[in-house]
Amino acid sequence: MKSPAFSRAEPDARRLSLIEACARVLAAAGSAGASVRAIALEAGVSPGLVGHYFGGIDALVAATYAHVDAQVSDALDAAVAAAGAAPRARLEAFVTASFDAPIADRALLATWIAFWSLITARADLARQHDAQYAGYRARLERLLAGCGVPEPDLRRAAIAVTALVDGLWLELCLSPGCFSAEEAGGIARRFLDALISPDR
Amino acid sequence: MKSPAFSRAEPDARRLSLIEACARVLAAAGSAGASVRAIALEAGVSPGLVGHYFGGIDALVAATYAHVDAQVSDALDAAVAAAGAAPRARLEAFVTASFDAPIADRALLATWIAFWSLITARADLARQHDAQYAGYRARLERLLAGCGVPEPDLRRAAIAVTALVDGLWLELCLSPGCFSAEEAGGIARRFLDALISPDR
DNA sequence: TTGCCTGTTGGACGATCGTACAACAACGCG
DNA sequence: CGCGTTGTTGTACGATCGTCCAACAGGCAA
Repeated sequence: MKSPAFSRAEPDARRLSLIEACARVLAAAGSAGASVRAIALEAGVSPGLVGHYFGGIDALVAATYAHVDAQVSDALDAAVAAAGAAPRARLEAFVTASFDAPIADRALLATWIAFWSLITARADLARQHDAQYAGYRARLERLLAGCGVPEPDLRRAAIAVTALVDGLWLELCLSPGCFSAEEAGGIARRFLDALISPDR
Repeated sequence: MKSPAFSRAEPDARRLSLIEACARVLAAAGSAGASVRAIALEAGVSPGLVGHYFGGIDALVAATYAHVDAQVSDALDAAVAAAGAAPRARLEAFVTASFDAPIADRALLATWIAFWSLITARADLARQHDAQYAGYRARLERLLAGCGVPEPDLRRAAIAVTALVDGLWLELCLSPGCFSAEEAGGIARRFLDALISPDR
């Protein structure tokens, strides 16, 4: 009547559980507390599995970052899809979704910061960041184009909106009491007004 | 004729040299590489001095963050002072100074990231961040008021400008090849135009 | 049921971490 | 010039880090 000492899992499922445990540990203890042992304990597995599936702790953090980025992308897609067909509504949904759950979240921020702290020392991770940032901006450019932003201004507009949203999102996560998600959304909406209005 | 084994220094001078060495190590090796030994080696002193002056590595990182923040404040003040008396020019100088040396700098970013990664786990450092952020925003509010932004809009405008500047600064440091300081300055100037123009 | 395959365990290993402290030496004072 | 103060050194210490790997056992095929 004794319970099994462990159970096997699909490789992808096991990888995912380790990634999610990594994100939880990063959120709870910060970058310094995210050790192989702490993550394995959180996932309920042996420390050796981290090496078996990812080869090292840095690769696990990078995978966690990629996974979290995919989650953000999915949440943004869902917000855009729920906004209907009007281009402006879709753009606004894309932008303001960053200020609510599940994107404005301490666990996400902790993962982001942990990844940023690795970029300084590792060029390959810098390339991963560049690729993910480029993907975000490309999607924003499409939405802006749909709202009538002319092609020559597209690049600058996308950089500007990305920066504003990132800055608001960052401060919203770092000190949630400073301003509210509604305030952030209002600021972003006004910025889009100025960007899209037919003057100039 | 042998050289002295070591030389004494003013406590403040020694503290400063350790802080500067900490910033250099953070920039070169990232958050994970900033150990007591590495910092002491960079500063050319014994590892024991870190404990003697700061009591621990976390306090040294916090002091480095505070010092770097003061450097940024000084650079911003200098930029504003050099801009003359016109309110709009002063505001613009304050904003665009973030995109050039010495503010747009990998060493600064590395210090910021290392500090952010500690905030998750330590409430006292979160308060230090809130205080420094509030100081930045208060100065920005004064400059915006000088440009005619009405008092009820002041808070929102300052939050918006801070977010935009932070987002541009962050991406400029993380991947310098993505866009230039001139582009960032142009984006920020247009944003100020929209914010200050008498319409609405 | 039996036996093989392999996902999983858990501890060993050397390296490195932050901290503490006794010994040392530079500098100022008498 | 000699002495005391104290800034500074260098190391020892225990803890914890990432990695590695031999042994174990769950699950499937025969």
